[in-house]
Amino acid sequence: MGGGGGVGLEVELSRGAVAAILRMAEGLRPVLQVADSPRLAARAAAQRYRILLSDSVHSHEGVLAVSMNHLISDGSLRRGAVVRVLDYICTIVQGRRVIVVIQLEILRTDCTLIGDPTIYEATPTQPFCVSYSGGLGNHESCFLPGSQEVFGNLSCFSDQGMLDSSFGPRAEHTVCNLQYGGSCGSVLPLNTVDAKVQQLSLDDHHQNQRWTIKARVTVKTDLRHYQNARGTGKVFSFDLLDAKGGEIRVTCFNLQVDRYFDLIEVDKVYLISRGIVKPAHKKYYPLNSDYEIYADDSTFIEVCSDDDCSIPKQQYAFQQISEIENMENGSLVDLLGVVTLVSPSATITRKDGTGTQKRTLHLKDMSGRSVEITLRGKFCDGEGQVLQRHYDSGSSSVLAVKGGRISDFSSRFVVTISSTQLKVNPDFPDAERLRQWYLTEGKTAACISLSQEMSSFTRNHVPKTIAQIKDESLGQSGKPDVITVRATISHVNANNFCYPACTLEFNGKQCNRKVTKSNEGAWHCDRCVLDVPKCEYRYLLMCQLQDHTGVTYATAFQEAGTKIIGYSAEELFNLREQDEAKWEEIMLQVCRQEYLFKLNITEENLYGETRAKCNIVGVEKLDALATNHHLLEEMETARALV
DNA sequence: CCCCCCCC
Repeated sequence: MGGGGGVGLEVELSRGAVAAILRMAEGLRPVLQVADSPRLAARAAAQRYRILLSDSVHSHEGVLAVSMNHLISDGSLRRGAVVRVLDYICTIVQGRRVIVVIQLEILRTDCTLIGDPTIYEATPTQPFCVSYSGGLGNHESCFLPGSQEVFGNLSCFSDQGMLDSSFGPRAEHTVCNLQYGGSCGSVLPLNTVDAKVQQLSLDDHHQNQRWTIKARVTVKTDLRHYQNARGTGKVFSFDLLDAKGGEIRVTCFNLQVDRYFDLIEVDKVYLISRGIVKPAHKKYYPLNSDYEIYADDSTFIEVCSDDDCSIPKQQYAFQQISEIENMENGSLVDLLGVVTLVSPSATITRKDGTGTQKRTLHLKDMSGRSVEITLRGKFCDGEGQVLQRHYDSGSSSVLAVKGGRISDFSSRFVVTISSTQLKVNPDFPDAERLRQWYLTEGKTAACISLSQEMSSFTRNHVPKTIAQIKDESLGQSGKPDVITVRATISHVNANNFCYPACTLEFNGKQCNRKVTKSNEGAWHCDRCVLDVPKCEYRYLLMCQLQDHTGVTYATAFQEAGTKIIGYSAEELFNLREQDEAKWEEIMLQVCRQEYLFKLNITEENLYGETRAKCNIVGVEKLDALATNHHLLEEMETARALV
């Protein structure tokens, strides 16, 4: 690949980008084998995701062809430059070649020459872990008079330097396992707390532990009373952070509550010894230890007389928002971002019928992405209200989220759970840096929301052409196929774009079955066996999709229909009654658009003949993306040149 | 030994 005069660049791609490329290459089999691009395959296998990209014009072999014309022609890149991929799109051209268009952040333009490309050896990546202390961080170890042993002095990160590398080329796909593992990438051999506790739990079943933790309390729960089969009780817990980044939770019940609840204050440093050490239930444990401590009669906690300023107040392992799509659903994440939108608090009803509060924010960071954050419960009226006030007054807040939970609905978002911590306008350097970035450039910079962007939309996607739906008998293997196609809408069944739907509740959801006019001007639902005075018009939009390989029919229901048309079905229904010309215009506009569709293909029996039935379960307008980051324009140029 | 993460 990239022979002769092609401009070779070493580029680190995010895991998502490489996965997408490999999937596209898969789709090309047997025309092209993945092995045709040994470098790509090798890197991916080594989990390094570092590949060589070449200018498409000069590339005649291999899977990849990359358009970097603009960068090269304007002289901003030279051979050997170091760049980071901010965004990318992939497409298949002429049914056999994958084009990847990437949006690069140029980190260095004047690196030493790469020379002939060589395959990289996998080396550990550095995690993006940063801790912030209120004071100056000196790293003196502290031995305590009277305690047999002090532990909890091992760092998750080697001292300084991390801050600078935090937005460097490697940060984009670093994962810091602070939340789940005792170790942090491969930088940290062992966490002290873990190491010691592990030893203790192995050879000391009698709680005559000889350990003392010197640590700062980062968070403390309210006192809670409970009642269960064993009777009643009270409980509270607090989290500890030591000078080297070790974290562990201490839980106190009943008598221990009486002894320690008032003593424990957030931000204070304590010496803690003796107690029951148990493996933590990692699923709900946001700290980096594998263990937690239960205070018992032998536990001893005292305030440390000297506030050890080498222990930070809180420790974060910030991830870039752009990385969220690559992280596991349900995992916990720390984020630092500017709040760009605050929506009012709303009451939602849980499945069991009880009510609760939610409030959504948009958070944007220097990766150029934004993500929706859902605040729940106490956060709605607490930090949520503060953020709302700032937002209403036009000031931009920086928000640090510790331990937010990654969730998936129609796209990735982050939700607070009870152990999540929020800090509005935190006073550490990165927060100030972020604010400055936002005020000078970030505010106006093109921003791709995780809920809009293609890479999120196409997460785990299988890109196909329309011809492949028939050729490969998609949907007919007994289970549905989910694919993405890039196509225009060549025709819509405009006259029957919607149907009257039942608004009653059925199985905890809106019924949505088609209703028919009953005698008294009411609507009747056959499923609910009831008459209702009002119906709701919902989309059932038959679309003819077309790409360069053929046409197919696909149905868009409410969500996809709204996205395609830009009006709700109700609005469009009313519009047709009031202004038919306008309605017609809207319907016609749809047909010039190019979209990326996510199709769910199942089998359908029609007149004794089985055929594919396509439902549009996701849709992205492609010109919106183009105005965002010009990638598609690049794509067109590249297509034309191939 | 307690919560165990919610809504579209």
